[in-house]
Amino acid sequence: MHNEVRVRLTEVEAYMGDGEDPGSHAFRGQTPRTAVMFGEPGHLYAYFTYGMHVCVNVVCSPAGQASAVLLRAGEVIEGIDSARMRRLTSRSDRDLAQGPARLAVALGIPLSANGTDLATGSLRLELQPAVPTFQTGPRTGVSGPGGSTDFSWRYWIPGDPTVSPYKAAVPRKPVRGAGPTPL
DNA sequence: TATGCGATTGCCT
DNA sequence: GGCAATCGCATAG
Repeated sequence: MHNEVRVRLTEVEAYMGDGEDPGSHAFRGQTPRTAVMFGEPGHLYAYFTYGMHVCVNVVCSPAGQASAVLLRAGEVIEGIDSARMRRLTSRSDRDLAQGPARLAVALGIPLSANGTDLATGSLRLELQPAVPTFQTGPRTGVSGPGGSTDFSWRYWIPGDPTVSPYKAAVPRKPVRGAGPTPL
């Protein structure tokens, strides 16, 4: 079959647990939803948000400890036709996996993939030798202290077009979480 | 049991 | 560039 889609990850975010990371789903301890985060590493943590989007994480730390890496963006390097079919709303190829929910759609990862073992399932994570250069900064969409520079756990490849523009250029302070904001 | 909000996206102006 | 859509989960009562 040729509908396999591969992406080169260009943007990720790290999330810890154990009450040390205010921005993490696992901050307040284990719940039914975050159970996977406390499980075996190398498994997928997929969750549903905003009533319509799926985001994908990879569990990192050993069982009993919660941590995950959110896959935020990537460049489609194989199966781009399949990715286009899945992402009919995307206007350009660089939008195919630009953003966590888009990435999940482009890769065809459903919410039911939560808990999947990357070592045995049809989903794979391939480690490359090295990333030449990368930048770090505050995480996106995280309010409160967790979104501040105290937790600069977003990593991306500088200048890569698949990294969302406003996220790539963050010379300013975090917009949210700086006090009561009239919305 | 009830309520508020979120690790966002896409459409509208 | 700004905002509505949409619903499961976590927290409070």
